[in-house]
Amino acid sequence: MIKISKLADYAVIILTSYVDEQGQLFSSSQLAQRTKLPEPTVSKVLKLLSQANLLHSIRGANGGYKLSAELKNITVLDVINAIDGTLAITACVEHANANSEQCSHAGSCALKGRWNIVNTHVANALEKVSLQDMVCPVNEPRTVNG
Amino acid sequence: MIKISKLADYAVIILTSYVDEQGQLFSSSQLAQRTKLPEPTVSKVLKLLSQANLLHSIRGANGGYKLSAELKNITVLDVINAIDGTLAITACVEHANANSEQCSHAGSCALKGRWNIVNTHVANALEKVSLQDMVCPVNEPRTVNG
DNA sequence: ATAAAGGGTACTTATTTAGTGCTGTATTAA
DNA sequence: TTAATACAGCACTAAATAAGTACCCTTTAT
Repeated sequence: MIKISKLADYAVIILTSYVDEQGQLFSSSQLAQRTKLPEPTVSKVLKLLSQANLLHSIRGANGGYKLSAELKNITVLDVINAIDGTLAITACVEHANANSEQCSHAGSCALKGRWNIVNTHVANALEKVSLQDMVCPVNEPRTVNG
Repeated sequence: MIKISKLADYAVIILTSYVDEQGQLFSSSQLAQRTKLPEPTVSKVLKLLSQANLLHSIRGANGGYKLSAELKNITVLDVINAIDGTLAITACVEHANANSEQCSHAGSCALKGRWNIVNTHVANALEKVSLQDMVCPVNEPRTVNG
């Protein structure tokens, strides 16, 4: 199956935990408590998120992390990119970006670069879902395809 | 990164190798030769594809596999489902299907079931791309978002 | 100065995926 | 009816990836 890493899942949980206090500052241990996730893992995720500028970090005593943007302006694609790096489907696509060397079946491979179509479709799909969408309460349902 | 398994990639290579001889019968060793992929692996992929009814298998001497449908009517989603099972994103979604037990953060998890939105979006995206789309020649370019 | 809190790196462990091999079953042809 | 061919299914091994952990460094408020 296609799957998103656990860390990306954690990232969404952590980011959406800000939902009622967007703009507020929380330390990694606070976030670990609030999300009930193990602290070292939370810490790792927070680092990745701040590197990707989804969170703004403040160092030193009384430091912590706060959202760089509102949840409605952060997409699932942003989170996945932050945690797992650029969205890439199959080795061919990865290599196509990294270097121009073709895969071992280059000659016979009619697919060269074709996965990029799929890649783009998936990225577009992920870009349509914001974190706010993922946290919206059950009494405010949301159409899946709209 | 989100990625599709190598086997799914192989499956696409194998299926698209029929492009100019759709409806024809090939044995697994023929397909291995044509695609230049290792035979045991091809064999494994073929079994999965015929279980999913994307290929029709004929047993016995002079047997082999032939396409159950035209390439334009087989989607990337079909292939991924055949090889990797149902598209599932994160453990929450998987468990949500298998049993009704909630994830360990159930109480605090505002995301319960929300990944399904993402799932559906991705599935829709993958359903829009047919194998014929993936094999079309470079001199017949194709818009990515159309 | 010291304590609190983030930053970075490297390592270990666990999980998943890929690859291989063996045995069974169906079909055809001699 | 027997031998050869080819798919079916299962189980095992090995390799790759991801997750989790630990350690030490840097920054900043008190």
